[in-house]
Amino acid sequence: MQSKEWSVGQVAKRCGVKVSTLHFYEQKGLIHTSRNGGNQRRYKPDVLRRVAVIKAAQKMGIDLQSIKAALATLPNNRTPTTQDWQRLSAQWNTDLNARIEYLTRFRDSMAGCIGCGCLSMTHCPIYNLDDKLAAEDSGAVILNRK
Amino acid sequence: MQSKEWSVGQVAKRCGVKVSTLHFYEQKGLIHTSRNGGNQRRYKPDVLRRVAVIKAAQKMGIDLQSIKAALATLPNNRTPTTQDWQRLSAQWNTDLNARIEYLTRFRDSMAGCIGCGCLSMTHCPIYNLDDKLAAEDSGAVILNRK
DNA sequence: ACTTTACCTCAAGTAAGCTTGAGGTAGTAG
DNA sequence: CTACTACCTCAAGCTTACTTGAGGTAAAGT
Repeated sequence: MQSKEWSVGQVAKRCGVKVSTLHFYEQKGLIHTSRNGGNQRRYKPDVLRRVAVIKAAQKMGIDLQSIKAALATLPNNRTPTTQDWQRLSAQWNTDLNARIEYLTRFRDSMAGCIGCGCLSMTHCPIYNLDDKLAAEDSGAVILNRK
Repeated sequence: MQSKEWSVGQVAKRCGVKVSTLHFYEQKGLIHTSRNGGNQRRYKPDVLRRVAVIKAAQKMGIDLQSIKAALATLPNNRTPTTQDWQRLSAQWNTDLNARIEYLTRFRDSMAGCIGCGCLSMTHCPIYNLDDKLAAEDSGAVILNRK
């Protein structure tokens, strides 16, 4: 295990993703890499955390574009610090809370709604949850709701 | 507004979906319909609720295949009763609780994880949330986690 | 009757998030 | 030096959940 640079295969193995996924993320601008003399990718160690964060965010239900946008707030002139990463996770924490609240309200409305005669697009609380939330919260733009 | 049968356009309008979506759901076996003399679709009123339920379930993050499976538990020889629908929503309520719990745990782990040095695939709580949940809950198979 | 609107089918297109394959080069173990 | 494995690029393919378009028929309005 060298401490300086990683090949794409090594990164893939460490991150639990396929090589093709790393190619794909690179093409989409989510990760970056340099090349060695033979045109092979050589990664700096912080790519491991980047990929881990991408995967974590995906589990939250955030799409790649939004993840890319969030990652773009990291400094590009230096290796991100622990604080940089924590700022990111704090942002997502807000989104996650919103998502949890959304699902919670959904659950609380559902029992009454699905079984009842309420099918009105304009009155049913389930149909109108999105609007309610949109009217209520101001930040948390990154989270796209299902 | 007639009380017996609906054309595809009327259903689409009432449900807030496109005609093509209804065609699509029919093709996928999520809804059913009969035809009139001119081969045009004529829907029974309960299709409105079906579509509403499909949309509601999708908002929860359930995919069409699972929704189809759940809808398949409804009686096909008679119009579903309120109780039939409530059984369905109770099922999903379980799933929804699991999903909420998942995201809650995720949120609680995240702050510590993303910022920390923890990148281990075998130790990081975020990486292993799925397994934990799989080991813990027994039912709730319909929900597919992100 | 005539025109417009709604509907029909089937094929193809779209977006996200990857994976697979072809054809060829680089790095490494013996 | 020779295998063999890893890597490279680019194009095409896959899944989900639909949408769009072409070419044609049915129903509804006047």
